[in-house]
Amino acid sequence: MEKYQSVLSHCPLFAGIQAEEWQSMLGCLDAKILPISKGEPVFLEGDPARLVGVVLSGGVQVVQDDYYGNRSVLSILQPGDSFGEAFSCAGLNKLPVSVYAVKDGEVLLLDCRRILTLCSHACRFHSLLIQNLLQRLAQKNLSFTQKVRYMSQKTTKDKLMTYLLDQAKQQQSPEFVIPCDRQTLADYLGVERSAMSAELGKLKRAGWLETKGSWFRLHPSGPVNRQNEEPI
Amino acid sequence: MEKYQSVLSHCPLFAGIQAEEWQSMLGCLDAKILPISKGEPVFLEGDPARLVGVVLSGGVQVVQDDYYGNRSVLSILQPGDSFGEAFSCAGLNKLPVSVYAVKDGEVLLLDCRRILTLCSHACRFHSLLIQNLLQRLAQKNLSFTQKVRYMSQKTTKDKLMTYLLDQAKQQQSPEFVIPCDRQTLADYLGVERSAMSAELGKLKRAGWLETKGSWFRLHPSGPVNRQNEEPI
DNA sequence: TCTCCTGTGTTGGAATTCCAACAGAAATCT
DNA sequence: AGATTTCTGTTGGAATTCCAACACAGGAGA
Repeated sequence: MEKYQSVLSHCPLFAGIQAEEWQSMLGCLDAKILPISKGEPVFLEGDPARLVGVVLSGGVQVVQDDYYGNRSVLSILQPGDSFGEAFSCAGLNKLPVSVYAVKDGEVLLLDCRRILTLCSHACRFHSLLIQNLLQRLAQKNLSFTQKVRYMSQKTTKDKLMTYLLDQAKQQQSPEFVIPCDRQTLADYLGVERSAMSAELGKLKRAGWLETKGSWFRLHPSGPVNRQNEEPI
Repeated sequence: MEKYQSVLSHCPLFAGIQAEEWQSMLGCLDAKILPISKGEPVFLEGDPARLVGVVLSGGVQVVQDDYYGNRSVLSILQPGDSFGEAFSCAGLNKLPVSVYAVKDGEVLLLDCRRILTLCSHACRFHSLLIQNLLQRLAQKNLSFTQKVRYMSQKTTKDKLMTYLLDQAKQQQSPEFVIPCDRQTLADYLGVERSAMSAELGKLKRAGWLETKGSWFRLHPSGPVNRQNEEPI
């Protein structure tokens, strides 16, 4: 369990919990560790909505798939992030979304009712956990507000640029790495991957940004025409 | 204050609070009543994100406007609904959204910090309020999940039908009333009003639904060709 | 009753997206 | 290293949306 201390200590859900309390806390919450492997589901739509997950290593994404197989990515989660709180706290029986691993790793599974219900030991961390949970739910609302802002833009280019500018602001640098590949980004923004790729190509050629894989550098003050050479 | 008892008693944020506690609770929370009039802002983007609002009468909508004046409706709120919790609980300084009245009425304004911080009187209702707040934040997450699902549909028709089917399910009847006009619905679903109207017309003519103003009746089992008369 | 105003439906051309298909680059596996 | 698979960018025609403009209905108010 010690190998996860650095992750857990930076996890917003456990903020303020002392190192020596973890052992008893995780026991009290009936925490389980689940290995996850790339591409495999962690939760599937329709599963009971009782568990809360915390990404320990690797990465997961929360998705909604429709009849036609179109995938909508709701959130992209990295180590320290938690998922599923909203559904269990709202008292849903079944999950309306699925969660898939996008990278091998491990998640911590907790029973949400053990967080909300004070246990017989009246553990000190319960009220702290509830405060953190509240904070985390508010934070998730903000994430959705942002996502909706991206999706509300009219064109693919506007959705993309609104997202990238937000990323630059969040990471406090015009140079940054996004947490996903092109397909996932497209599914998150609600656009066609190929159309998005085309827009990226245009923006690149026009000198507004550079990108390679998940790395980006924006030139928000204006195009740098370094790459603007003769088109073939 | 008595005239709002029926609203307050059904407000999820105040669930479980006894009638005789309201007076002292509202005092302790430093609650204020604000009259609102149709079309006027309640909060504006950039305002301090400290207050939580509860709709007492009338209605409000939470919106994001962009540079070009395109409006995105985040949520449509009716008496008993609360707004702004997420931003204050997440500790934002400034509101990233605006709130407008869509109908004359009144809202109750509370200081969120007074809910989260236990007061010196150790009022009984504090822990209850925090529980309710948590529940409400989780519920809002669900609302966003639904909204994203509508917006993720490919076509205007799919967005519209996904929304209407959800409404029918929520109101447990194929016949229901939506809480807004066409323009607001379009801004909520992220589509053009005129395109949406056109789709509504097609669906009506094909016998999939009937509608008049905010009233709808779905025929999910298949078209009823009552109205399918000779096109002019 | 008449007028004004708001809300809704309709239309047509311009702009954008969707979709399928393909090619090259990059990563992974053996 | 070589083979295989995944990821990314590109392209072109079909489908859809966007936008502005207009017509009409119904309600509010004079």
